[in-house]
Amino acid sequence: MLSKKTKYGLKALTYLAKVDDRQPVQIAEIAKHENISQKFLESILLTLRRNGFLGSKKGKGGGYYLIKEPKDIPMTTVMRVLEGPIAMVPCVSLNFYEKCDDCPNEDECSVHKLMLQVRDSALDVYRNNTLADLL
Amino acid sequence: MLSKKTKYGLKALTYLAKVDDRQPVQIAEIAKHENISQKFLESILLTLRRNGFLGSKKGKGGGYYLIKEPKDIPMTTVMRVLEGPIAMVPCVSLNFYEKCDDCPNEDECSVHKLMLQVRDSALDVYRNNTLADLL
DNA sequence: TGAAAACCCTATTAAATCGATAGGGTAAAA
DNA sequence: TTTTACCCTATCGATTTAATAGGGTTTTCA
Repeated sequence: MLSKKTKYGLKALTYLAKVDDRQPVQIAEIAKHENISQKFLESILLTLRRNGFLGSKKGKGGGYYLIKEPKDIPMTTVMRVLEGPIAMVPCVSLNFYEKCDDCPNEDECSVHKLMLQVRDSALDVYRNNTLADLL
Repeated sequence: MLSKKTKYGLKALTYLAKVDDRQPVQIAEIAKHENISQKFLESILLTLRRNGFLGSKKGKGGGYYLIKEPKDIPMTTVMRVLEGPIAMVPCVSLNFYEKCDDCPNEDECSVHKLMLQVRDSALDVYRNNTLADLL
């Protein structure tokens, strides 16, 4: 399942991508428009800012804004920051690899074999979609 | 993340597919060989039996056995029975569809758009793999 | 300059899920 | 008729998730 965190994060990015001139948008505005708990969204936007997707401006007239062009934001990076590993099992993860403690031999593991394909196909989708493609 | 239930279920199916003549195999044997908690595996095998993948034989010399040819067991059905929906969000699920309560318009939803592609690519993998392909 | 606006941060919590365990009941085969 | 092995229910601890609470700090503008 996709977490609400990722879902809300994607919606917020989409919303910001549609704003003219990258004007700062208040959290409250995004939360209201996308039906998201404001406090929860706050923490998500913070994560996105810390990871280089968003900039923020404090004080009156402040808010969050995109600091990259939507076409330069691939879904791979968004997903990894918000959702974590793209792979369904750590033993086939590129960025979060971990050996299974129960499995003695990855090369002969049927789960490994299948999940490797699933990872590749998902990766293919994420690599071929930038934020611009979702608008 | 792939649940251990699915992981163990797949491993058990693979194990049973390799057995000659579809001889019944005891739970304990599978559990030991695949490093799975026996009681947990028991419940998984029961699910697989109830869903038409396995047969069982009670009493001495009993156990579980495949009742179909591995090539006739597509991963789509295995995944749906063990893991549930293949889609990452209910609003793009074929077999477990549900409308998002926060999203007013699916056609304009960026998450929907992306997750539809992810679902299709995963589905593609599962449809092109039977149990026989994982041996 | 000071107060309001808006970001920033930590802690807590309710609910759900997961993986595992416990303990027995029941059917079938030797 | 006894053993074997499947069958079933209930429970539990740990973890994660989504949300809430509550306050802080910085910046802007009147």
